[in-house]
Amino acid sequence: MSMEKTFDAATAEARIAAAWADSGAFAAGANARAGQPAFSMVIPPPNVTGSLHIGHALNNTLQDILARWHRMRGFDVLWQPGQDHAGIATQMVVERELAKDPSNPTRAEMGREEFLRRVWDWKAQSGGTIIGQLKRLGASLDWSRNAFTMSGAPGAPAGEQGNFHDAVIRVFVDMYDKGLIYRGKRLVNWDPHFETAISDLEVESREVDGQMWHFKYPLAGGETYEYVERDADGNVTLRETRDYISIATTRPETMLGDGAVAVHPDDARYAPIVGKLCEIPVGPQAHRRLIPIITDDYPDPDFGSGAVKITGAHDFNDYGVALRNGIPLYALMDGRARMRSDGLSYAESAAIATRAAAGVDVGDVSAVNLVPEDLRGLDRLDARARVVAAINAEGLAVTDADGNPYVERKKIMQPFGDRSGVVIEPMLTDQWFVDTAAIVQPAIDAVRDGRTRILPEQHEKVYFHWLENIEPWTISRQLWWGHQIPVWYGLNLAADSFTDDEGDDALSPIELLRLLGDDQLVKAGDLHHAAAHFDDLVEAFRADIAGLPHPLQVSRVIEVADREAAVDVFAQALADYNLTQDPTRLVYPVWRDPDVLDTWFSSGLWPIGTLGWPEDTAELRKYFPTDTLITGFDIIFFWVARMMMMQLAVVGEVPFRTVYVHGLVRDEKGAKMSKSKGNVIDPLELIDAYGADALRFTLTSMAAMGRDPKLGPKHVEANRNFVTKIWNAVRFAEMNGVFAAPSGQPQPVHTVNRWIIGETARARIALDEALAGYRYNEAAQGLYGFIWGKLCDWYVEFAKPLFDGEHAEETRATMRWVIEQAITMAHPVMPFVTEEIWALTGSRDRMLVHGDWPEYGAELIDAGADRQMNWVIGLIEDIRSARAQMGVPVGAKLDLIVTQADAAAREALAANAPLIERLARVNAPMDGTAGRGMIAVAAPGASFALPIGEVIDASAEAARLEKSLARSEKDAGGLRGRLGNPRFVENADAEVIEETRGKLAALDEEIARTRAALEQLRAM
RNA sequence: GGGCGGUUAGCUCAGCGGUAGAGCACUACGUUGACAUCGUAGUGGCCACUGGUUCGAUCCCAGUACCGCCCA
Repeated sequence: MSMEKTFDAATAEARIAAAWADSGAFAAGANARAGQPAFSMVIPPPNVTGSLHIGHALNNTLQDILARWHRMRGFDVLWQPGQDHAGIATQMVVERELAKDPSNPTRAEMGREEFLRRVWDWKAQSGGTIIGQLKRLGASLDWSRNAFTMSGAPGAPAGEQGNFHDAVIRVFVDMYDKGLIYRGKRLVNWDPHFETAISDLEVESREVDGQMWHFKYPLAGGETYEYVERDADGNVTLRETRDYISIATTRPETMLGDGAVAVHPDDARYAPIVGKLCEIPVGPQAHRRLIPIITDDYPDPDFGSGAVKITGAHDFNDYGVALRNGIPLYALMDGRARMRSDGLSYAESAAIATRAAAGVDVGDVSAVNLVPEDLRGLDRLDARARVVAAINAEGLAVTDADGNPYVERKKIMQPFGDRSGVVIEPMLTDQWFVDTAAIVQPAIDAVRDGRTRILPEQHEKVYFHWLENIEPWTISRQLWWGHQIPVWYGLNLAADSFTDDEGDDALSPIELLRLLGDDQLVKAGDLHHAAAHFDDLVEAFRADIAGLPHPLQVSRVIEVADREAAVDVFAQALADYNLTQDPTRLVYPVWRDPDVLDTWFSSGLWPIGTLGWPEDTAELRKYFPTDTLITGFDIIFFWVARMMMMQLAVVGEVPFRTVYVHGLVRDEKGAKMSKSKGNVIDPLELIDAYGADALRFTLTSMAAMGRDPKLGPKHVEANRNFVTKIWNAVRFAEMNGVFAAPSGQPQPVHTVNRWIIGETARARIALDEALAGYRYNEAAQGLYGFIWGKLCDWYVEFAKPLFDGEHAEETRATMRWVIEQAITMAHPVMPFVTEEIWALTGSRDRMLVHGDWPEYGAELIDAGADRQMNWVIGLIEDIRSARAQMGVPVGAKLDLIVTQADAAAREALAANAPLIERLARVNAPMDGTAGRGMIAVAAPGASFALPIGEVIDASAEAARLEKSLARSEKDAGGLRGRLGNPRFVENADAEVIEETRGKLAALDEEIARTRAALEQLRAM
């Protein structure tokens, strides 16, 4: 066998990956040793629409290192793979696919069931992209257990029958029953593109160019007041009589829905008019609305005019003010963020709003539509332009010095949907919420008391900060792709619209007609119940109607499509009954909530859901709680905090012991990678160019805790060179018959071999410590330093002469062992090249993926061999350095004259002479004295002279020695100063003092030797 | 505005109480039993600034400046 000059990653990787897959090397429990504990991780599930980006590469490399490391140590390892159904993203992708062919029906045209079938088709075809890509990275996930957050959902095709859906529904129903999930009309972030609510985390704020308009809200009845402005010292800077209050807004169209104007209670400028009414300067003149001027802490007196219009249904801050002050919430927009055209006429609406402003309780205002008829149906931006034009025309804009309407151009923060990219509208809608405040405490406690730790620690602060200020979680989404909310609604017939006049518990024809007439049914409220299946809640609805008059109370509960259908069906049934008096005709129709759950609600159950919960599976018992979660900081709230809350709420245990949060991979300049900047690095391209091992090693070496890796192709190239270096060291060994030597741990006698065995042990100790502490960069640096810096740079070079001598056999055996140890230790980081070397260098009963992780430690370190080899290395380096500085040709072989040496030095010289001769390019050491034409080299316990010829430049040699002397003396001076300080000697640790004395002694010796050499030189 | 970080060699970053390290880049030399995807030697640092704690500070504390990120 002979090895190629370089490792051919492209062909080897595919072959090796196939071998791992075929042998089931990554299956849960593979290579587990009896008695070893379990070690489990769940992959942060990539989106089913996703493809591998550099962040995945980092994330999965770090996990894979832990998985492989534990597997080689005999742990019962499960690294659980899977994907997330990504509600909005997937629905968007499939709709876009459909739209490519104009002959396709739209989503609305094909209907829910058909659309979902198409999504599953798409998933079957394209949903596995990232799995193949993770395999290319070498990720040792147990692919046979691949999970999916929508598995087992109704309509799931063959192959998707897992039970994740059961887990999600079960949890929803449980939490609903415990009152942890509730329905409410609240202001939510509404995505007008997808026409769905989204959670606050799915909104990103961006600074955009905006405009701020300033308008006058005239006081009711033409009232006036003294408006006074003062500077910081209280001096009056402006005093005028006003008949209006000035309001600044970036969204004039929302003025239509204003319910009040608020000022700060301490704002003296407006104190005279608090409690009075003012007029909204928009809408038909005949129906101008009046709204109260109220006080609230929210307005900032220093911002704008200090007075804020309150539009509770369209702004989160205003919403808070409105709730605190009982201001009605008037909705102005529809789901596509156009001005509403439903509900009451403007005239009727304005009348109701006017009553409300006067303090009358007007009840539910959802039918109140304060959009004037001429603006109804307009896009909000068109409406804005019309509103502004009307106000300007009326002269109610605040004007600048030239009399033009005053419009500030300024940067404003605007919310955008992270998926759709459109401006998010705060929208008042009925949604489902998780009462996060009720389940957050256990998640906080678990981290506080250390049951789960978050690394690096600084992220714990972020975690606490977020959890301690947690908002209710909007979990309903107006989408089709997702877990449909398991809630059914029924008409609330017990509402006051329906009364049993006679109190005889029987339905009289009059009562029946009243129920049918006057839109009573349409207006009836809803009841709702949650259950995993429709059949499970029939009883609950029966109980609801049990109090109704006969024979309604015996109606059959049936499921219909929606509320409209329910009204129709119920009315029809009543009509039938009226004709036939046959009570079996009576039905009580219920309909299911059409919305689905937020994808994060399901991925929040990932740890238990992937292990088979709610079934009590063996995997759940063995692998839960999982050990480590590795993830990016960007989803610490989205995912980590929610998993903590949900697992604790559902099964009462933390989902993982350790959360390791890694950074965001940036480009080499430190910029965030983004498509628009064009600086995205494709991990697959890097793998193609340099191999997966090089990429993995690079990412690992950059994974310093709390830092963002900055990655460029240069770095990967450098580490590809490291792969090549390893390969060639092995190639050298192979060419020298190393792998024909006996295997197993050798017991050599030569110091070189004893030394490298100790260095191997040191590397193993450092590596395990680094990995145990999640210090990946240290692990990588340790491997690099050991393999390149010790094994290749020194041991291989030392071995060359030994292969010809009496220690040849033990050297071969030692090199074999050291190389096998090195590739074993490097395997978790660089699995491909190490597996390949493993296969090429012996006939093995197991693949390296199931190799035995070394357990030896400091007992393999031979202090004497260490000392001797470090002396030899130091001497070689000093000779090389002296030669280079004196311009001795590299090829020239010099005599090595020992002018003085103590016993230890003589022993080291004698034992390692061939090594020194070869690496320092000198002849066998011989005793003698320094003379003309020689350069001097000092080593601990010895002095040397190397004749470099008659033409030596004595002044150059003197300069070299002086420079070295100066450096040593400077160092020695520092040490002496420290030791001379009595307070140092009194206070410092004994160890430190001893160490310092030792260093000084060594330096002093070196100084003495160098000085002696210098004197000799001068004497000649 | 609030919170969390960062500032160390030309670049990218380690180190985090005993007066500094790596990789890349750079310079010179080099076909010495694997490796030029390499080897050997070298250049390069008031460890942002100002105070404090300490026998001793790049490291701990406080402040300043600048740069990020997250949340308003």
